[in-house]
Amino acid sequence: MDKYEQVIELAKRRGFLWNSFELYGGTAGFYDYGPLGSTLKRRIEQIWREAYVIREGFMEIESPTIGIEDVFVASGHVGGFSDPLCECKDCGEAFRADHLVDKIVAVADALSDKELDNVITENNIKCPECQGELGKTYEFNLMFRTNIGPGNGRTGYMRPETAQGMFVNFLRLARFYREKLPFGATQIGKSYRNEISPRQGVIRLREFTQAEAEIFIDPNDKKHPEFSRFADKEVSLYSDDAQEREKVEKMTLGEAVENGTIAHEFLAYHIGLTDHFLQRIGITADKMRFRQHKKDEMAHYAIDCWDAEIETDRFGWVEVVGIADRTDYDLKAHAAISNTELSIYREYSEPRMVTQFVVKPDMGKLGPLFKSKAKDAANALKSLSREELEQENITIMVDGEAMTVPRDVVKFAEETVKISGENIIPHVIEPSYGIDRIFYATMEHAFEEEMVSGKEDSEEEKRIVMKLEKEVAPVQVAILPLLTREELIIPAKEIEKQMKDRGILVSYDDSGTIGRRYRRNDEIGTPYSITIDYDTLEDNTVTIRDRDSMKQVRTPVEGIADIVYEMIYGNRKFESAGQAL
RNA sequence: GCGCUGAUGGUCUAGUGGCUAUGACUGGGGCCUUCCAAGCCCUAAACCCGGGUUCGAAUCCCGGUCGGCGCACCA
Repeated sequence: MDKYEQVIELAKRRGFLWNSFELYGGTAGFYDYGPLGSTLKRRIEQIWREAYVIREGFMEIESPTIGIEDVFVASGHVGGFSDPLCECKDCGEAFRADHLVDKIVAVADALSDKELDNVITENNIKCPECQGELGKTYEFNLMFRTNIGPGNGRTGYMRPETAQGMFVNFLRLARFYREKLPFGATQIGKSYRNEISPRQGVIRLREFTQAEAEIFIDPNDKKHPEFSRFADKEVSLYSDDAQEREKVEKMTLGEAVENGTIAHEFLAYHIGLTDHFLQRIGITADKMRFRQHKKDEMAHYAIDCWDAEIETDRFGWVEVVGIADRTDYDLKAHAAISNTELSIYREYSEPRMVTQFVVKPDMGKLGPLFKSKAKDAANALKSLSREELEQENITIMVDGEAMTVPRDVVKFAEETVKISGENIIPHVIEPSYGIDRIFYATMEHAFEEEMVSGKEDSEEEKRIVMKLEKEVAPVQVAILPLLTREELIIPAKEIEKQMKDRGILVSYDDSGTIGRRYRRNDEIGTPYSITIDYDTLEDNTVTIRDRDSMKQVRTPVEGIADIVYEMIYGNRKFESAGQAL
């Protein structure tokens, strides 16, 4: 059994991850999060919220998981994401049908599937691999398509990323943030891609959870006001160049910006934030790196893109976060399709006086002369130069006809005007997290097997322990009466209530021996176990056991929920929680 | 989607054309038990689905589903 198998086996058995629809045989690409899995996932998402929503101030929004066609036409998902595929009937190899004929037809990518089939048949094109016969061309689009409303309702698609929900709300968001760059919005939610053959458990799903931030920044100022927070942070960078040499480089983010490895401060800041986040939820620092997209793999609209990658036992380096500078591509695309200007007015630090040549047609005179064509005439006049306007009789083209107008229908002058700002289209910095992959990596990195000696004279035995960060552990404390006896159960239940009142997720367990219960909790990563014994009845103290060290301290019951809370969320060390045993 | 390969209680697993389908762990109930998977008793729980061959299929054949690996795909 490799580590992946061990982790998945435990995840299934203990209620972290289940194959969806198992009752009916299951379907590839879908997973259920069980009771502990949902809780762990939510805790990871909550820390993400803390980092992005609370700390960065990028408020969370929620948009539909179904989108209308226009949105994905603009985003490029309808056209660009639908490739004509064609398979060999003999060897089964799949090819891009348009690529097969692009030497024969100039506009191969503009042909319909039928036309492609015709070209293939007419030119007797065979499988490039085995010379076998080719099947019919079909469109393969990775979006799930659906209908909105009954009958021939509007076409809709399950969103392939949450990002578009933020882009289409750009103007509303800009207003919400009082038109000041930079601002950002975030969204945590499900996205859908109809993968051809999903594999690798939760690494490639058809329905998955993304946490994305779209940060709108000034295209002329990609510095970050708080860059000092991460400037000295050392990260593992696998840049385009470094990939050529196959050598990951460690450097501080400050250096990386300085020497041009990372395009600019804003991107570097977010690489720092991602590094910080992943380690906080328990990803091992030396199993992490940032890999830069190579020039040829980068999406055409991005100018720099870094993936956070995590090393896993079976799958090697897995991409879990993409941090891209998407420039103004998305806003421009939506502006074009929606016919709406998606820009923001930016005031200059001080107004600029600009001298310009201004033409003012006299509409009172042009009206009677040109009637309904007066507006065209005015526009024609505006496009003339000073020299042309200074002629005694001015010649203009109106509706394809040359006309002559007297000089007094138009006034013109050099004017100095005050310009206090301009409309700019912000650039977008996008950190995009794949939560399910991060979830798996968190479990794998927390998973440990160790040999421990149990009772005296007994042999060493294997202990499986999930060393989850205390903050993400689904069950936070276990309440264990040492023996299944009424007099111990009563105070145990009271402590359980104290914990619940403090908002701590507690698991009460009185079945089986104490050792068995400790191990059960080790396996699900419960950081602390509280045991109630006969001394409790004497002096109202209990023991707290630390998951990782298996050490115990003795602590008064009074106020114990606060102590546990401080150990999980605060800085309190286990050793300070009571008297060491 | 193609090729190879596999599928037996919750988990891991034995097994074979023919008895009531093996075992361990786990779970539940109980006895016992004063801190790390102890012991004893009881108990629950499985042959992936559909067809075919056969007197008889969990076993053989075909198809499907799911998993793994390789190829392709991963905007």
